[in-house]
Amino acid sequence: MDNKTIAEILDEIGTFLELIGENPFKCRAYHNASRIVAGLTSEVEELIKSGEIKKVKGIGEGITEKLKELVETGKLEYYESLKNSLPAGLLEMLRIPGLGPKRVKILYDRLKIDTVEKLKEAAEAKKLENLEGFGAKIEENILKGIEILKKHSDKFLYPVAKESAERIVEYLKKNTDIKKIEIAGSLRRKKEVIGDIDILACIKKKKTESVMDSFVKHPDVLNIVAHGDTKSSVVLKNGINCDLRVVKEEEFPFALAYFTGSKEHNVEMRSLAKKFGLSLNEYGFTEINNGNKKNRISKIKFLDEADIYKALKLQYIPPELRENQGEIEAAASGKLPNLIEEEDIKGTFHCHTNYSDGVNTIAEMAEAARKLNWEYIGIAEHSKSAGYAGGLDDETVKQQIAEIDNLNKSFKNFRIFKGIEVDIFPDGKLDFSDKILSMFDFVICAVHSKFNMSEKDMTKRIISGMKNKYVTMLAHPTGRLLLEREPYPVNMKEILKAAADMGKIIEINAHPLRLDLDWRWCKFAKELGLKISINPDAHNVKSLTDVYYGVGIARKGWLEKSDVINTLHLKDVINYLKKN
DNA sequence: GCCGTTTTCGGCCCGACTGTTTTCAGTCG
Repeated sequence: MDNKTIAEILDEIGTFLELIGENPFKCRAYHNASRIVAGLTSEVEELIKSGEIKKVKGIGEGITEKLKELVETGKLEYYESLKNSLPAGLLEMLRIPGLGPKRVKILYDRLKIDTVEKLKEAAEAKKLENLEGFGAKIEENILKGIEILKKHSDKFLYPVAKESAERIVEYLKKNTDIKKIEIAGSLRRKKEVIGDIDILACIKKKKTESVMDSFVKHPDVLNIVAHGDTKSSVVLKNGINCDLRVVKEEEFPFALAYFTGSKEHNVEMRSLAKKFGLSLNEYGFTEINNGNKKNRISKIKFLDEADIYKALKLQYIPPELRENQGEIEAAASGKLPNLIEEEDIKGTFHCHTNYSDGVNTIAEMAEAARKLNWEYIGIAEHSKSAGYAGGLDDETVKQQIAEIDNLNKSFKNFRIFKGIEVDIFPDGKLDFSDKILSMFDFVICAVHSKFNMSEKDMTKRIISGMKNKYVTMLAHPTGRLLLEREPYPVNMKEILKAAADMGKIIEINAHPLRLDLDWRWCKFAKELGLKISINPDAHNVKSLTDVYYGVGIARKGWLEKSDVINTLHLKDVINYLKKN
């Protein structure tokens, strides 16, 4: 059983326990364990066999027993009996904003409501108003919530959220009462998908009314959820929740850190602060004496977030790293990576043109790359079996190669690299003969069909594909489409190890739907000494800049300039490709 | 259920907002 499934089961147990009113700390223990398992780079099964599981913080004796049962029998009695004792519809009801475990339990116990449909009927018939703790307003909000839930999924692609957030920030900046304003939350941490938008501001005067009013009146606002002095919350027309918080200027760095998260990073920061005798919240540090909170610390001026980290004897931790993946320990010992920057990118691979399913010509793509001050662009069309995507046959390949050779004659200090995105067939063979593959400057291999293989077979397929001596790199290693298609099952650890052994490059596909390799694997890849290529998988000139989404993911994965192949200057890339 | 350089028992991050209350519970992040 894979870690993802185990994590889902643990998370559900936590939720079930909430629904039956168990001790909240016990519930939290399961939710915590779920997150921990999801973040492991080794399989739970291996950790149990080796006894290493004992060393994992947050998983104690009780949960270890449950994990053992799960991996040994594939089932967990405790989970099954909880699941059987509660209707499945309760979980979906929990997704409605404003409905938590307590209210769902009341609805179930008192009115036998166990699906969203029944809830909708009951709310429309005004049957909820008389329940303890419920009223007309909550009833109305539940109906609104059901509407929104139906219309939109609760996660959004990074660029969608980013564009919405930036539009609101630009608009609020016109309000002259605002002194500082910044986007916080998972957007600032550059997560691959975004739940909601957090915006933080401080203002010049005391009254926040004018700022809060203009926020909730923004033309993108569909529904106002909360409208207070320091916090307002709205649902935008595209379904994204957006919060605006207003704090005092001296509180701004603390609030920015707090609302940037992640939650897990903040919890760690707070415990660390405690060791310094300080209590940390979104407004500042408070000294703790004998368990009692004393004065807010104001002796030191905290001008920005870096000052907060400094006070806890930490290096400044960039937002992308704040995922509680060891960044605090690294910052304490001065070992944070020097993260790759957007301007380190000197070119890219994996772009399509109108030879296959792209929009623009080779010349247009090259011109667009030059405008970005890049020194090279790699063209890599689909291979012949990818009929759906205009895959190239042997003859067209030769034609394209000739055209690129010709174009290259006209450049000084710029180069178009000849490449191909060759399909890896289910048996591990590639879609072109070695003779054709030998004609390219670089070869990308990738899976584009038959996704429903077993993990073992898919892993084998990909590794045998990479084994071909002409293959330079592996593209989108899991084939996932965020919010649309699950990744195909692969043993990523084995794939990365194999790639490292063979000296192959792994792609971070920077298309916002993919962002694959996932950032959670980058650190491990780096430890293996793997090189990463950040590729836009661009099908038109505009999407070349998707590369910068990939840089965000690389930063989340602790990558430095030297880990990424397309930070090399033209001359060095030519040498690298020749050598490999 | 987890954890421990004060603890093997007794804590577990904490504040804002809403709605239902008349001092607080539930939810959220």
